[in-house]
Amino acid sequence: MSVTMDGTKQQRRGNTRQRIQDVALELFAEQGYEKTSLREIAEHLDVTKAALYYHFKTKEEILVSVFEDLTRPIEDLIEWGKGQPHTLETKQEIVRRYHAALGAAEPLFRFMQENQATVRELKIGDTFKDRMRGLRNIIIDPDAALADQIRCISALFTLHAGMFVMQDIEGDPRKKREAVLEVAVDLVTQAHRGSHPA
Amino acid sequence: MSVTMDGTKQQRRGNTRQRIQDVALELFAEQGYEKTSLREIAEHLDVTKAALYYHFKTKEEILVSVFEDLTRPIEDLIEWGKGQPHTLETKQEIVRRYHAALGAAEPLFRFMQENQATVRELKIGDTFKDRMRGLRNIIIDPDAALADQIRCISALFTLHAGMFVMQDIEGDPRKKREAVLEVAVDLVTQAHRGSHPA
Amino acid sequence: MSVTMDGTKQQRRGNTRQRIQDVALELFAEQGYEKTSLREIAEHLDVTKAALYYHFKTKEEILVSVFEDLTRPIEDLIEWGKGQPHTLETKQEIVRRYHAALGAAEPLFRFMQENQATVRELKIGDTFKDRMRGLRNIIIDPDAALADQIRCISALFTLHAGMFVMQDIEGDPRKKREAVLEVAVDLVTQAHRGSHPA
Amino acid sequence: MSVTMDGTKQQRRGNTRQRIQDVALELFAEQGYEKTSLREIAEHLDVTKAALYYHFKTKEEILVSVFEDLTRPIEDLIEWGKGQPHTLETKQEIVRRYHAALGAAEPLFRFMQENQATVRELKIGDTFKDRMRGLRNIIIDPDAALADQIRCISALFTLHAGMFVMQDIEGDPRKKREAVLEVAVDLVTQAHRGSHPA
DNA sequence: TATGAATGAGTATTCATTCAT
DNA sequence: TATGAATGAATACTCATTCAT
Repeated sequence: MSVTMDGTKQQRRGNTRQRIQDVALELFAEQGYEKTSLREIAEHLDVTKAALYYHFKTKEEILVSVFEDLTRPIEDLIEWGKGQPHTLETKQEIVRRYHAALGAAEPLFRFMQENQATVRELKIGDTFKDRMRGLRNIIIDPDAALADQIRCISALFTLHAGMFVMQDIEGDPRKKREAVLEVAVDLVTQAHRGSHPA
Repeated sequence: MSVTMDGTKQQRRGNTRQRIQDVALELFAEQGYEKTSLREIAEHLDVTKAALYYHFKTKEEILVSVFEDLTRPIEDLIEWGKGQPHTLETKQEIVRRYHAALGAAEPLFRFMQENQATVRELKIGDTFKDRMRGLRNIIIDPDAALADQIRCISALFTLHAGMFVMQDIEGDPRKKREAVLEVAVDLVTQAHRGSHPA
Repeated sequence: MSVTMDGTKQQRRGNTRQRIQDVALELFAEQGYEKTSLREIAEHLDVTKAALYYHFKTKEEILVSVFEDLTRPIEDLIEWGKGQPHTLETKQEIVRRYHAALGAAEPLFRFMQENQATVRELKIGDTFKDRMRGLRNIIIDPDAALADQIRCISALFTLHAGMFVMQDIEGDPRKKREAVLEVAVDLVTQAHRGSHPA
Repeated sequence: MSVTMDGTKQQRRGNTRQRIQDVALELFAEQGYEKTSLREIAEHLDVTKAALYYHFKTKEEILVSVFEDLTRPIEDLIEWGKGQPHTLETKQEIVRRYHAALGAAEPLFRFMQENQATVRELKIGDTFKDRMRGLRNIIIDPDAALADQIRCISALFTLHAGMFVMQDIEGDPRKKREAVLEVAVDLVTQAHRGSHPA
């Protein structure tokens, strides 16, 4: 069925694991985690369900592996941020780098955003929550006014949601991305200024 | 099992439909739509699954009915907004009223937020999208700078997320709610000022 | 819903039982016995399922009552036939009268024909089988050649099937009915002549 | 439970699909399609319901597969008949061959006969209707008298019904089968002679 | 003469997972 | 590196029937 004369099957050798991850993420993001069955993933890849189990122990582990692979840059970013002084520049830089990192893992974050209820019950739920907390601790001043704290959270949410919610708005995608970043930086800046009056 | 001497069963009569809605929303919000089975809902109410089907034709219809009952105020709000001039005052008022309306239907909106992938495939998905579009059309100026448009969307998101994400932040709930509103109003105001310079 | 100013509801009083039978037969004949639910029957009549149970003890009893009402003429016919001499004239007359009787209860016999597997397990199954045996005993000569016996059964089948299978054949319905009768009479006549050579 | 020392389970390997078809047809013919549940089929085979779904996508597909496997000879017969001249000899030969083909698929045709209401709503309903129309077109002369057209249909019906209805008649089964064929051939012959007078 | 509310037993179907080969 | 065959547990949904009112 999937065997072709030119060795298509050969090309596939050795990267099945990667292909499973790709297809799984695509389907998870498109339909949600629960509504995507292993049968569906297998069919898309033209392999049997059992083949998936050769590469991953469970359905959840497929998601975990995708998550870990795609969010390593963000983990690094947070690690870096923890070592920096809590200056406005640091905060702005964090927002900028986070924005860049999100761009590279868009489908995963779209998935995380749209399947929060599910994710919460999965292993990656805690991991993700921890990371978000880490991010917040860097850009939020615990002594700041409530409104300023919320501005920071809003900035994070804007970055997350920016990627897909803004689809409805017309305009050049690149410009939209820039605008999203601008608003997020602005929010963090306002928050910082609010608690560090010149 | 559920029969008590004092007539607990009697009290239940006539409000089973309402009780189903209540329990369903509670469980949907807590565990997600797919992970909540009708068996579970029935057990919580101490009735059989078939009883649910006496009151609702499908699982989805339970959700639809809850959605309709709880979002009527918001529908009204949007209708009201459509008739108002697009002034700053209107926009601010919309945000204030929307904030209030959300408070009254918190679990439902938490559910909507956390089950977007699921909701998208359900009937209420379209309805909800339409409403959000309606809201946006009122507070967003189509000629405004991209960043200002995004500020408005951010305001809406802040209101939505505000309710549950802020749980991690310490502080008096009422004050937090006020702060969330303040930030949202602020965002809309900035957006308006950006495109309507005095 | 079904209440009209002119008293439609009033008119219905007292003949609900009959109306249930009518609708039930119609649906049974159209969709089969198992695929027709009491809910469906009730909805067609704009009453509740429970109302059906006021008039009939079970689903099967609805069918039984229809069967008994509609096949009484056939019962009488068989009773009459049993008392007649087994002459050719008697046999031809039986075929003619049976043909007429079938015409008056077409939907029921269509139902019986198309739901034999179901009917066999129902009370009316035995009754019906007995009647058919009775009919056969009148027109079949037990000493006749096998082929002649089969001709008689074929005659009966032709009468039964004639009513609906012939739909595919073009022609005036009345003429088709006559032709069906002609073939049946012919078969019985041939059978009789085979075993009673002049 | 079904594991025996002598490897009964081993023998079953590889032919489960066939065994499902066999048991399904047996039960469908015995009890009807709707009254036969997949649970029942599975129990007869000592496998789980899910095993059935490994081999067939739906309940209906089980029936379809049985139908296709068992009626292929009839399809071929009709194809053959279409290429023949519409002579008396052809018609008689068709009847003879059809009679033989029916004998080989008796339970299926018993099922089709006794579950017409159900079959009508299934995919095989249309297929079957088409085939019967094909058969009719070969043996029926469209210009013939109505009675002669009906004789042909009666012949077909006699062949169908012959197999099981004749059970009530005593006599050697083989002789009965021959007699059925004789009557059918006779009917077709009479019909042909009626419209092609020597 | 009906209805509102409910039940218990059932149905077809789907899913993640397992394991011998 | 995979597959073929199967399982156990679950799911949404339907049905005939009951009974107090």
